[in-house]
Amino acid sequence: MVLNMEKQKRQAILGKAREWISANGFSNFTMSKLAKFCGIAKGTLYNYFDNKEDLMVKVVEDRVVEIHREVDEILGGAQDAEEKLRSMIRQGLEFYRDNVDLLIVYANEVKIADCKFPSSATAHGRFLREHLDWFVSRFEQLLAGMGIKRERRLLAYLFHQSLENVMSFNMLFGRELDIDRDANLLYSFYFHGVEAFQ
Amino acid sequence: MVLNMEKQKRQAILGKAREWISANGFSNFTMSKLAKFCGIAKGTLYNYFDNKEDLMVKVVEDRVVEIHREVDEILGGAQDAEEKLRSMIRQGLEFYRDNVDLLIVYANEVKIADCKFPSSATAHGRFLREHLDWFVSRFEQLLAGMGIKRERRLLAYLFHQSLENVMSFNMLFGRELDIDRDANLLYSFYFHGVEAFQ
Amino acid sequence: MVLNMEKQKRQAILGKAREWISANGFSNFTMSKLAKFCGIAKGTLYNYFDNKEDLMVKVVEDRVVEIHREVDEILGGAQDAEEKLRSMIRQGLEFYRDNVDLLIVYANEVKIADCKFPSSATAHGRFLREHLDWFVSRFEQLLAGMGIKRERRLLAYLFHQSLENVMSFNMLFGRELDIDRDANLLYSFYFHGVEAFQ
Amino acid sequence: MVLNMEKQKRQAILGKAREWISANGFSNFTMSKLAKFCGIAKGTLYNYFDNKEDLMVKVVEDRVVEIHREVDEILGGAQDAEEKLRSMIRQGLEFYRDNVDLLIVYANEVKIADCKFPSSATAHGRFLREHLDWFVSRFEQLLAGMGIKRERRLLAYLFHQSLENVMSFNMLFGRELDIDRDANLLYSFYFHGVEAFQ
DNA sequence: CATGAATGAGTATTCATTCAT
DNA sequence: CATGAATGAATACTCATTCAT
Repeated sequence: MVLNMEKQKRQAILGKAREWISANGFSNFTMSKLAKFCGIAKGTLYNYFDNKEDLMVKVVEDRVVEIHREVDEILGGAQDAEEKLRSMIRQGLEFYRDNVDLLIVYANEVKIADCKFPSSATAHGRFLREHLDWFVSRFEQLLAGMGIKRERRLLAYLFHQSLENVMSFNMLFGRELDIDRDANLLYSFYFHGVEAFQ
Repeated sequence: MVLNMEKQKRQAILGKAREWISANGFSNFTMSKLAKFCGIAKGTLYNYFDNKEDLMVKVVEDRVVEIHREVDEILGGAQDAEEKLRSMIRQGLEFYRDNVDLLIVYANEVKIADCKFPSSATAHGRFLREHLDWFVSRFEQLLAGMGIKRERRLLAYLFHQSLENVMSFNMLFGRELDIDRDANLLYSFYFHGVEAFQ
Repeated sequence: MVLNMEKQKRQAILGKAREWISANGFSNFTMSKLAKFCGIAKGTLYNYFDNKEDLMVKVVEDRVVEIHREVDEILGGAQDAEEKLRSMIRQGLEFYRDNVDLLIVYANEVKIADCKFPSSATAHGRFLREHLDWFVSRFEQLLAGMGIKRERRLLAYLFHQSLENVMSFNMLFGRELDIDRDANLLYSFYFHGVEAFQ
Repeated sequence: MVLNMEKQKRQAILGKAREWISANGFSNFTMSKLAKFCGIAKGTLYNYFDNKEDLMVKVVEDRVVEIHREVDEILGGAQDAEEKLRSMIRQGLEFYRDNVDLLIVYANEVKIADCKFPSSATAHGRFLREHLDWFVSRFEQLLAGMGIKRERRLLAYLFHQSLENVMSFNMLFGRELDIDRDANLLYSFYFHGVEAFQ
């Protein structure tokens, strides 16, 4: 049970970290501030995490584990391909809505290091890379199921980015997220292109 | 000609800065490292730029000025709307090709500050924001000319991001950029959606 | 007792700071030099003081708190006005004797900022200002009690400065401080003017 | 005449330096700012002055030469001793009025270095020291002429400081300088002490 | 003589990490 | 295991001074 306790404490710290980062952003995040926010000593953090980078990766890790589970659920379900696509859009938007601060900030911050360095040595980079590969390969199958013949990998990536782009559009241009409306919009755009908006 | 010399040196420093950032990313960029990389003293940098932020903005500024000019040229030309769309895709891809490292990295880094803090006080934030507003409003007109009735602003933003997404896809997945092929792909995707790939 | 240890260390640093400043002056005082002089790391200073200004204010703060207490004791006592004046002179000279280097230097340095910029935003300036106002208003009452009818504020200020002037005279002209003699001298000068020396 | 030209240029630079310092204070004074303010190159300053300290001493030097001349005129005149004292007070207040920013600031800044280090190695220190010695010894003679028997040196120094103290009182407490009134006040205070204000 | 670009040591401050308790 | 004081390398920026032109 000691291990279990340890795991619980780790999770508690991660929860606090998410809370802090969502409220204050990644850039100002320091180990001291986190320790104080958790009400524990700085040194204690290092009993649960190797270093800051390790902690920061784990901050998003289980969120992504969660999304992976949900994606698998959708893709493994009984819906037809288009229904699955619609479901994934909804699920993606809901996911971003629930983790919006954390994930947008994170996604961008990681990309700094990693777009530039696909073979990046940072833990961030490796982590994002794994997630992307996982997501893209799953989504390629869906596209195959929809009869898409060409460029499935690129299209899968563009799908992944589209979700984020809608979210960042809303933030940048002060538009409220409306899951129903935006899911429909995104479906139309992604499936039929802009000509659907004529 | 003294002024000219000064301008040349400023440009030389900016060139070195671009080189360094392309190779190492924005996040680790420091004035000391740049000075060493340029083979000059730290203080010298401050003879040419007010401060780090000033330098970093100028690193992208003239690149963006260039793209603005080219966009205006296309949009003000005699082509019909679809031709203009195609031209903008080509121009965008070419632009990214020529400045790929710098601009993808930059776009992402700025988004960290600015998605999270849309009213960011950083020069970076203000600069990207201006560019985005400029681009989106121009592109909205083009979409209007193409008979797009709804959500033109969102669609304009998605276009802007699509170019970047194609580039980052190529980088992340080790695919070579082929302007002809990718311009056609992007046109199909953007105009007709994924169903064009069936 | 941990808090006590912290307080002790803070006091130890302040003591070292006073020692350094007394030996080398305020103008050349830097955090690096102090750290080296204390035999600790630069960062450690910042565990005990918010910043340089904070430290520099605290360097004099408790000394001045001490003098305020003593002044209140004298003024609130049972002596008649002239006796109180004599006591304050003695107390002032003793105080300067015990803190001579630090306080003379400090008083002058602050005046630079504050004569020139009376509404100075520096913590130094605010601190000296408060002290001056406090002292002058207290001393005005004493002068009133002595039957002084005009220009009490100016005379109070001149008293405050006289103490410092005697000390700096001794330092500049290599004269030994003799509390009895100098207190009498100052009393005669302040109360009767130079004609008392005829 | 070359030497003359050189002297003129030196004087012109000193005038500009005084102008700048009076307006902006000593603390922010830099060689670059002065050069720009003079409309000449930084390096040129070093053709006329050995270094910054040299320049800063010369900034006050001829002002003090002037006051020395005036003091000699008064002391060498036909007035009786008390009249001479009155004249010196007026002359001192007028002098401070005309050079108030420069001299108060300077006097204080120098004292930082020099109260602390009577044997200071700085040019500032040496210069102030010389001036003080000069003034005090002259004024001692005046006091002797007034029949002052004891402590003439100290009293001379206190006189010197009194002038400055009245000026700084006016600045700190927002009181307007009134030469007639303040000269009388200072005479009363210095000659008869505070009891004259009963 | 005049220039002003270049220098580099120096400033205050931050923060991930360590380690003795 | 928990602590948190201590560390010191790193950061952006300044400025008196030099020297090649």
